[in-house]
Order: sequence, then C-alpha cells, then structure tokens
Amino acid sequence: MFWTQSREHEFQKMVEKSDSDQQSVRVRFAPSPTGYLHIGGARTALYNWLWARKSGGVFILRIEDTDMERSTQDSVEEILEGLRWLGLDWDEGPYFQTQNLEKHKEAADKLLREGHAYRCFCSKEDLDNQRKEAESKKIAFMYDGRCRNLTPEQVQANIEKGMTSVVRFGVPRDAHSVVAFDDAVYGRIEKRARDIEDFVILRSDKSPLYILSNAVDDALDKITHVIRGADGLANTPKQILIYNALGIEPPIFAHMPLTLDNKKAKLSKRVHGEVVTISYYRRRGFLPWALCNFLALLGWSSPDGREFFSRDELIDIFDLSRINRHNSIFNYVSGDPKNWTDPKAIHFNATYVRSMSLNDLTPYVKNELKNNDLWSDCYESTEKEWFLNTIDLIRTRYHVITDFSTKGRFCFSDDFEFDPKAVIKNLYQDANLAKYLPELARGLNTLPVFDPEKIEGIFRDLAEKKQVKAGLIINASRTAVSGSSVGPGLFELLAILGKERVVKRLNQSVRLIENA
RNA sequence: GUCCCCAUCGUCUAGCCCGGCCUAGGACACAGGCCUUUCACGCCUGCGACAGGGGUUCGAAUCCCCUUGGGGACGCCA
Repeated sequence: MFWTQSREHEFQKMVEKSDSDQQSVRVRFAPSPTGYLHIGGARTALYNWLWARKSGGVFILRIEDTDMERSTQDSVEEILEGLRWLGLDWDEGPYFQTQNLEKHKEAADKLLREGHAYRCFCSKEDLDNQRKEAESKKIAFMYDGRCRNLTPEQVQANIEKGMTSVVRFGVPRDAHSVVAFDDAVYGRIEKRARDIEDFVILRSDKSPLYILSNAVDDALDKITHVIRGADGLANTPKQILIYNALGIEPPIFAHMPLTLDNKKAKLSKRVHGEVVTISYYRRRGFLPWALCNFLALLGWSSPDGREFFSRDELIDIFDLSRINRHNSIFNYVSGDPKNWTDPKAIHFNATYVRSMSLNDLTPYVKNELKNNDLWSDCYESTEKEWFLNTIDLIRTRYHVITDFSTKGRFCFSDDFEFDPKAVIKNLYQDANLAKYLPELARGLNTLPVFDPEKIEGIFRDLAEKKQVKAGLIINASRTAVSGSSVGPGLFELLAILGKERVVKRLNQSVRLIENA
C-alpha cells in the first residue's frame, strides 16, 4: 500500500537494466561521517578510484549518514577535503544515504508484501536477555524466528494491541540452502543459509538498517563493483539474499584485506592518534601521490614487482585480481621521531621528493614557504632559476615538504637558528676560526665569478696557507652559513647562497665563536 | 561459543591457481663497507621467512587433511 506504482516501476527498470547490456563500471566509496578519513578508508577509496579510472567507469562518493547521532558535518568536510587532497576525484555525489531513506523503506515494504520479510514483535529487552544468556553459556545465539510463522490475523491483532515491531528478512530455510558468490579477491564464498539468522532490516521506528540501505543504494546507484574492506565479507551473503529477493542482480564484490596495527588490532585514532588520519600526513608534509602509492602497495602488488608508479602507470597496471587475501600491518611504532609513521611510507615520500620533476615539486614547496612567510614572488620571476636550483640542491636529503621550511629555512631567510651541537662541533673547535672565517670572507669577496670551483680554490688556498685541514674551515663555514652540521656539498651551497650572504654570515659568525 | 576468512624474512610482498626453473626473489628497516668536507643519495655486503604435523607425488612454499595461530562477523551500529 505504501508501494507506489512509480517506485515499483523504478525497481522493475533496475532489474531489466541489470541483466541486459554489460554496463560500464560504476564503483563507490561509502564512508560514514562519524570521524575522520583514515588510512584504511583512503586505501578503500583509492582502490575504487583506480578501478573506475582503469575501466573508464564512474567513481561515486556516497556519505552513509544514517547514524544520525554520530554523523557530523565536520566529518563530511574532512572526508571530502582528504579525498580532494589525495587527488581521488569523484564523478558523482556526494550523495547522502539519508536522502534515500524513503526508498529503503519502500524496498522493505516490498519484501514484506512479497513474503521475503516479516514483522517481528519480540522486544529488544527480551532479545538482549537471550543474547546475554547465550553468551554466558558460551553457546551461539541466533534469533529463533519465532515470529516468522505468525498468521496475518495474529500480526494484525498484535498491531492493534499497539505492539511495536521490527521487520526481519526471512532467510530461506530449505534443508540445504546455500548462499554463494564469487568474490573478485577471495574467490568463491559459500555460506549455509541455516548459519544466517533472520536479520532486521527495519527498526521499530521504521528506519532502515545499514544492511538494507547499503544494498538498495548500491542498486539505485547501479554499482557494478563493490570494493570494500574484508569486514564486509560477513555481510555479503545477507545482502545477496536481499538482492535476490528484490529481483536485482547483485554487483560483483571485491573485498580487500584489512590493515591492522603491529599488534594486529584495528587502527583507530583513539589508540594510535593522528598517525592514522589522512590530514596528519598533509600537515607533516607528505606528497599526496606518495601516500597513495604507498597505500596501493598495502595489499596489492604489481605483476612485475615495481613499486613506484605515476598515476597513469598505476591506473594502467592496477587490477583487482592482484589484491592479496591476508591482512597487512601498518608498521607504526609510537615514540620514534625519525620513523614517525610506517618507515616505508616515509621512504616513498622521500624518494618522490628527491626524484620527481622540479616542475611538479615546486607548487608544494611554494605552498610550504608561503605558510611560513618565506615565500617571495620573485621566485617565480626574476629569481626563478635560483629558486629551482636551490630546491634541487637541498631536496636530496629531505623526506617531507615541511623540511623545506625548517631544515631549508637558511636558504630563504637570514633569520634561522643555529643548532647548538653544530656550533660546538664546528665553530668552537678551533679558536683561530675567529680569524680564519673573516679572512675567508675577504678572499671570497674578491671573486668576480662566484661558482663552486672558484670558491673551492679560495678554501684550499687558505687551508694550505694556515696549515690546517680543509675540513676545519669547510665544516665551520657550513655551520656559519646554514646553522647546521649537515647539508649539501658546501661549495655548491655557497654558490647558491650568493657572495653577499655568504660573506655576511661568515663575518657574523665571529661573534658566535668569541662567545664560546 | 557459532560461522566465514587468512597464514612466506621484523614490516610490505613475489612465487601458490597450472607442483620441478626456489640452496625461496624484491622493497623497507637494521648492521657493516665504499664514495666523501658533513649529512644524505648511490653502490656493495650482511642479517633475515615457506607456522607445526600428516598425507598425495619420483619431486611440495605450491595440491589435500588435521592442529595451532591470527583476523572478521554474529546489534532495532555503519
């Protein structure tokens, strides 16, 4: 009676469509907005996105916001923001599951009317007690289906008495009934119908449950491949049952193994902190594609053993069939400042930072410098060549983009810090440095061409003249001009910094030395 | 407790489907060395795994069974 003619028609169309022509691929990422976008979610989104792009299909974003109490707008924003940053652009959506609530109810009504579902008047308290008791006796609890055989008259009578009811799906109970499907990753999965309980699809307040909403939305969105975490594996037989009862061809399922922590527990912000959130990687200076590349390899491998791929290369080579079946571990150990996240993830980022084209890298560096008041527009005009040479020189030892504004600060500002250890090691080493450095500055100042070769000549000459090892003045100079004891080859570095700044910093360092 | 899934170096994994090419390959991490003005990069070397037990077979990491271990699901959560 609630089932209107037009809705009926809609489902009918769906049925016809699904078993006619081979449709193009449609996949979706369907997060629930109850928190942040995390590593696991991003990986799921990535695999869906890759599959869509590979097959020339459509990637849909659907926000499953039916849990009104826990869903927040902030969370939606963060998820969209995260996906955008990762570069996982969607073609449709974001759709919101709550928008389809009526359709979910209609599907439930249809199931009810056609005898695939029934009203259950058992109270929640009653069931909870049964469950608890079963648990204490260590026996499996499954709803016994006692309301399944209520006659229409009994149902009517209960309703008139004002009893509340939920709608349960009536799982086929023929002797050897089996629900089976071919998972694109796990292969054939079979489950005996007798091991599936009559699950609830509509609450007593008539609101649909996820298991129903999700399946109906996938049908409505004409999803062809459901690529999701393996935690959805156990739900799948139930959803297949729903599809079958609705007369809809189920999508192809591809369950991907889960990513756990090094104790094989679920990753969560609560216990692991920000390191599981995507926004953290953005803040810590990760390149979005480096993260994607790393994530892609958590549960998937290429046929040729390669690990680094451009976007297009990965899209080209990615395939559902090479997703493996065992869970992987996100190798994060807390309290290690160097390996603050999975070391392999850092390795990927560092490799991208030092090997990607300067053209692709520059926007990230620009943004980082801007955020730290180190940017100057001339880096894109008059000083462009200098800027490019500079980041190319310093990037080889950087791991993350933030390094450009911290470790690399001395290149873009005179206001940088001196590492106390470096000062002690390189500047306090020899009191004569207070004389050598200004002398060096004078020598450098005479150079008409400030290039690495000429600069080195000045250094070597001075070392010989003073009868000291060149390393002494080289290392002292490094600290004097950069504040650090580590960095690129010194002569190249000085050439980049330019005569004026070098001479000034060399002379100023005398004060530091004299304070020793 | 029931059902489902999984099992190769510390971690990510190749090999498994279609047994022999596997004294098990690669990557990260770690250790040592080379290069070097430092730190990186790079290069070289080392460390390091087929969970255990049965079968099948001339031959098993690969096939089968059991055990063990791990994960997931079992909500009027999603």
